[in-house]
Formats: sequence, structure tokens, C-alpha cells
Amino acid sequence: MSITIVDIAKMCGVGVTTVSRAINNHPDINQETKAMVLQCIKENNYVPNNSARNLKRSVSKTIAVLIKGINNPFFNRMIQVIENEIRKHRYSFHLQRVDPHQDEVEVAIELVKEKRLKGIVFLGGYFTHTKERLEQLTVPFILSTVGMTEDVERNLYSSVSVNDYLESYKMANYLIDQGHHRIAIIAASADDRSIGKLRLEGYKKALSDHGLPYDEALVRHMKGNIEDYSMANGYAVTKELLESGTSFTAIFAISDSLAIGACKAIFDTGKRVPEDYSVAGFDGLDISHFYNPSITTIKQPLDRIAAETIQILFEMIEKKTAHIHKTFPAELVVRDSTRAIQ
Amino acid sequence: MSITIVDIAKMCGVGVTTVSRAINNHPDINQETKAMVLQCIKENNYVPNNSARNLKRSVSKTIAVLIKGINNPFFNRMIQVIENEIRKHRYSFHLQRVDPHQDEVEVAIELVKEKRLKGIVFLGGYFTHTKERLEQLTVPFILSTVGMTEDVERNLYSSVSVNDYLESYKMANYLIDQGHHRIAIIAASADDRSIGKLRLEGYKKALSDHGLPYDEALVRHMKGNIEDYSMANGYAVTKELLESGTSFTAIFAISDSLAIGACKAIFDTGKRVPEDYSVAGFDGLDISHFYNPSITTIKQPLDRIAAETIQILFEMIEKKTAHIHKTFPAELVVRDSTRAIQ
DNA sequence: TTGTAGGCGTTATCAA
DNA sequence: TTGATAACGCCTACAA
Repeated sequence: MSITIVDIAKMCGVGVTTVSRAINNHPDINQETKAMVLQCIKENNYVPNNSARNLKRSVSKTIAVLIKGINNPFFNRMIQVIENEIRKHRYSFHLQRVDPHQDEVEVAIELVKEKRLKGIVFLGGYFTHTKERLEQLTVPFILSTVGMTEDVERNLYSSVSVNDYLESYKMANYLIDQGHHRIAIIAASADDRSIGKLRLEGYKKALSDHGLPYDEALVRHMKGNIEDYSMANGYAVTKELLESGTSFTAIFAISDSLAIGACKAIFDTGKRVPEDYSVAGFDGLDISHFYNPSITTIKQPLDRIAAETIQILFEMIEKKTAHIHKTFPAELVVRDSTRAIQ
Repeated sequence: MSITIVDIAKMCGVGVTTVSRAINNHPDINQETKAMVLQCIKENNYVPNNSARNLKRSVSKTIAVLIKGINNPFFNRMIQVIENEIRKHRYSFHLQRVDPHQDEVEVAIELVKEKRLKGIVFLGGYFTHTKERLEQLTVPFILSTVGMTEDVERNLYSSVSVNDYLESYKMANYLIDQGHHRIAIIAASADDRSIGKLRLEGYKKALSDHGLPYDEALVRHMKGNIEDYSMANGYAVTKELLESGTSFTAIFAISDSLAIGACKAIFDTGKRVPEDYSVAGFDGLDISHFYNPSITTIKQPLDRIAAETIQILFEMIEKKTAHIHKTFPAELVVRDSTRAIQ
């Protein structure tokens, strides 16, 4: 069917070994022979079959990034940095999207065999896997900005992220300090057990620390029939909140996209931000800066998180260090969407 | 090293063929044997090696989507639809990101061999490849919302997209009808030969059709040192435009993100949209609806484009139809960022 | 510096 | 319904 290494060898009048050496620029080959072979390869448009290579190779310097929820603009920048770092280490980079309902560990296990991976980065999503399952992952891996349940033992994996609980607390605290006592929160679905939950907990803690009551009417969960963490979801939830007649002076949305949807809903009822309602987000996406008004948010240090993710992974790969858990502080960025009230 | 099909065969006391049959649920196998084998596989966490499978298999019902510029939020929705359609046809789906500087056809050729692809979708990017190179692509492929130079013969590939030239003309025309005679455009880099160029040409044509002069001072190219089509780029360009003292009443940005950056720049100088300047975008991203003010834009029918892309590809694969080129009309969505002037 | 041959893990062919 | 066995295309001892 397709042209193979044997064909090239014949055409060049050399052995397959020689062709292989030319391709993989192995040292033990005459430069002239190599040039000749390479020339022949180019002329005949020969392309090595990766499946065959991977099958034969015992190792291959490649790192895979498994990303859950690729629609999250949050990850775009991170991937750039991560890819960059991986290439700096002269490894190749494989990006694999994982469906929301797919088991990322299963995908990872398959990929390890297929591509002879050296390491794995899990980006996003929630992580709830049994110890037994994780142990099937025979290469170092690290969770980056992944929500984790507390059930999994921390000595099974490494991780890098911000402290969602604390950062959320920080934001709620700030709003309270600005005089807001009735703060609505746009939270994840009620059964969320990940960052959504953590961010909600942070909010609750801030309230209780200030002696403010926790009012269920102010806790608004994202709609199940609209895309999670989307502007449309923030809009729908806020619309409902406004129409409910519940009184409040600020909205804390657990993502910037939700916050933008919230603003839009407020505008649509003829109200203003921050004059009528303060609105705060979370993540620090570019759009939070460019939106009108610019959105007060918790800015995650994406670049540092990404760089550290790779750094730790390589330490695990090369120095076989133990599991590391790193938490980065995020920054409360006060902008125009929130204001102090009396 | 890792457990293989042979190991499983031995453990079950059957031949490898039988195990293979169990895995691929081939009909010629006793249901009890199959159950037993599958059980054994589960217990031992056996995972078949994909490289070996792909190597041996002559065909595999999978379709790859090669996406250039994954940071474009425009594609997220399209990918969802495309994946969905592919799965409906009971094919598997492989998403592959392509670097901006990488040759997508080269990647495709490699992938065809590695994965035994049945078809390919090229999403985004520019397409400038020689006939010779394209002919190495031995499976059907289709360009979806890809900018194309006119050089490539149209009988070499299929394509689906909007008519960027015409739609751009439509927008410029609309602005002119609203009384704007000095319309700045945020265009691609000067050497762009793709959609950026087409959209600029549409703008030029509209001007000339209305007898308006083409003023170089109003044509602002994106900055090379900032990410293409980003909000930051739109901001920088507009800032410069405003500071240049050039007079204008409207800005036509060739993407929604650029338009948002433009708005921000305008706000930052204390001016308003649309009272002081009208701003229009292109693409119809969600954010164009949610932004404040909502952005007048050209809305591309993403869902239809995506669905049609797959539809045509499958016709090529299954019915071996000829190359098809389909153009969808986009919609001029008038919103709050533009207004009529005297 | 080069070539031969064996094997990577799977599927497909064929005979049993 | 099953099981040997020969490919699939490549890399890599080992030998020359």
C-alpha cells in the first residue's frame, strides 16, 4: 500500500538500518550516505509510520497533557506555557482532549502504552479515582488546577493549583468589607464536589466569620441544562435571582464568565453595575479586564502555575522525587464592577 | 513489561485469536468464552496497545480534526458539533492541534498512516499547499472555515465557509448606510493572504461602491508582537489610532475580540460607544452578545457550518462524491455598539 | 560504517 | 467455534 522503510532501503541500495539511522540521525552513519538517503526520502515522500515506531520503541521522550473542558478559555494560555516548557526540555508534547463524561485516567493508561509516555499532566476537571486505579498509571503524573476530593491520598499524586477555598474566602471577605451584607453567589450545581464546592465553602466561611447569616435564597446554582460556567448560565441564573425579588447588593460569581452573564442580566433590567449591584468574578481571564465595567476578580497566576507544573513533573521524571503539592496565591484584583456601600 | 494479549490468552487457557475476538466483539466466539475472557481482562487491567492495533489494522473508522489556532473561541462550539456528528456516524474522533508554524498537511499525512484515518477536517488557519503535496493526502478531506488563497485548484479539495469578502462588504456597507464616512478598520497584518485579506477587500469594495475614498490612515493592522485577533491587539491598535488624531466615526474590527479591545481603548480615553464611536466586529461569538454595549457583528452560522462539514466529508468517504464547495450566508446582527449619524 | 534478522503487540488468514 | 502463524512497519542487537 504505502511506501515503507524497506522500499526506501531498496531504492537507495542500502539496508534498512542505514535508512533508520538517517531518519533518527543516529551518529554511526556516513554523512554522504545519510544525505543520499534523506534525499531519496524527500523525493518519494516517505513518511515513517508512527504506530510502528511507537510499538518498537521502548521509550519516547513525550509528555501528554490531558485536558478536561477544553472550552475553558482559562486553559489556552496555560497550554501555551506548558507546551513551551516541555519543548525546552526537548520532549515532545501531546495534547489530548478528554470528554466531560470520559474517565481521564483510563485515557491516560491507554496513552501511556500507545505513546510510551514519560509523564502526564492532567488539566482541569475533577479528580476522583481509586488508589487502585491510580496505581495502574505507571508514569509520573501531576494534577494542574484540578479540583480534588479529599478522599484521595495525597501521596499518590502531585498537584499544583490555587487554594480555591481561601481565594474564594478572600473575595467574599472583600465584598463584606465594602459594606455588602447580602451577597448572592452563583455557585456550581448542588452536587458539585470540586472547585465549585470549595469556592462555595469559602463564601460561607467569610459570612460566618463576619457573623452574617447564610441565606439559601442567595445561593444560586448553575443551571443543569446550560453549559457549565458559561456566560449564558450566569445570565439565566441572575435573571431568575432578580425576578425572585430577593434583596441583595452584590453578586459573587465563581467564574468570570458567569460574572459577565450576571452583568448582562442586570443591564437588561435597566440596572447598573456597580451602582445598583456589585459583581465579582473568579479566574482573572483577559475578558474580565476588557469587559465594561472591568470585573473585580481573583486572578490566578496562570503562567506560574503552568511553569511549576512542568517543573515538578520533570523533577519526578528525572530525579524521581517524591510527590509534591504546591499551592499558589491568587490575586484579588479590584476593578470597576464592585463598589463600597455605606 | 506491560501485560499483553498473550498473557491474557495464557491465563484464560485460550488462544490469542479468541482474546482478540472478545475484545473487538467479533461474532465468531462463544458467548461464555467471551464473558470469561472479558472478566479476566478486567481483573488484570489489561489494556490493548493502540500502536500495535493501528499497525496491524488496515482500516479504522476514525476521522481526525486538525485545528489551527486552538485559542480561537470560535472553534469550541464547532468542535462540539463536529464530534457529535462524527459519533452519530459511529466513527471515532481524533482532535489534533496544529501549531501556527506547523504544516498541517504534513501532520495530516503522518496521522493518516498512524491512525489509518478515513477522513480529515481542517479547521481554521490558512491553506496554501501545492497540488503535489495535497495529492499525498490519500483520504478525503475538507476545509472548514479555512482561509484560502485562490491559487489552489478548487477540484483538489472540498470546503465549507462563509464568504468573508461578501460578509465584510455587508458590514462596511451597513456602517456607510448609517452615515459613517470615515470608517477605520482593524485588519490583519499587511502580508496576510487569507480571511484577513478577504475581509479587508470587502471593506475596500464597499467604500469604492459608495464613492468614498480609501484612506490608508484608517487601515490599522494588528500588531505583530501581540497575539493575533486578540482583545489586547485590538486595544493596542485602537489606542494608537485614537492618539494619531486621525478623524473617524466608526471602527470595523475584523473579529469580535478585536472589537472588544477597541471598545476598551475608547472607554479608556473617556469616550463612549456608540455615542462617540461606533464599533463593529465579526464572527458572532457569544461575548459579542454579552458585552456592554452588545457588539454589532457578522454572525457566522457555526452549527450549520459544522454539520455541513461532516455531512460533506461523509459523502466523500461513503459515496465517493466529487469535491464540493459550500458557502453559507452569515447574518448581520445589529446591536448596541453602532448607531446612525446625521 | 553497514547489513541481517528478530521482535514489539496486535489482527487476519487459514486450517482444524 | 477455536488456535497457530504470518504479517503490519519499524528499531536495534549483533555480526560483518
